[in-house]
Amino acid sequence: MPYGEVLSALADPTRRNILEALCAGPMTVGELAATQPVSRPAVSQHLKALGAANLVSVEPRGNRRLYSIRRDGLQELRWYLERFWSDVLSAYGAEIARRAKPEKESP
Amino acid sequence: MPYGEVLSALADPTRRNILEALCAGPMTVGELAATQPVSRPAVSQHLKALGAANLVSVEPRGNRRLYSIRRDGLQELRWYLERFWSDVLSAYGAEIARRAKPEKESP
DNA sequence: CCTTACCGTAAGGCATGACTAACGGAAACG
DNA sequence: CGTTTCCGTTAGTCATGCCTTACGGTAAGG
Repeated sequence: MPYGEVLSALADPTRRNILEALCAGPMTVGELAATQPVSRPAVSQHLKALGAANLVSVEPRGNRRLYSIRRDGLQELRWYLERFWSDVLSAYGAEIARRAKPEKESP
Repeated sequence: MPYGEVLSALADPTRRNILEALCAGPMTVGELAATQPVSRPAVSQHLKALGAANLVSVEPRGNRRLYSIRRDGLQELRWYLERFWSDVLSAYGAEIARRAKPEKESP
């Protein structure tokens, strides 16, 4: 269940901010940390979690490391949510039908 | 940012199980706890968190309390993810364009 | 009434997580 | 080379989260 890691990663506000900051384009850890109210090692750890969830990717650029958004994690979560959504909808349909004709329940 | 609470609520596996169990129809806390490997008070606390995220709703039925799935929380998260998704896509487009013609950057 | 069933809440323990400060390694730069 | 920059990792602290046990309160049932 890869969407579990994605949900855990997205549950943290700082990680969401980092991800949204990466929407502007690939950035180094230093640039990324400058946009956040936490220290650089904290950003580094968050990036590790985001990478484990397939939400970011790294590319060493000489001395620095360039982080970019990766669609895989989000895609995974989207699929899970869509499946969940249709399950909920069908559950609602079944519930309406159950409430509409309860004669079958107590003959 | 209501999706924050939704993400935090969905980050816990037990809460996801509870929610998926509720797809089969409204259930009481006792029935719900019987499907989970944790105690009944634990389920009660999880239901509190799910309610705060607009993922479940309660309806007192005499002695017991009937919990049902609520679409609002999921809808909220879906919207957030879709907006995020399009942002990521446009960021990719901008990045491709940036990589295609870097002449403007260093004249 | 008294009992039983069902449930929410409080208190406490235990694990997990987020953050900082400090260290160490690798690349660029003189 | 020595230095500086950039970064990941570690150790340690502090807060948060999840769980259980125990308690109190309300509704049904004899």
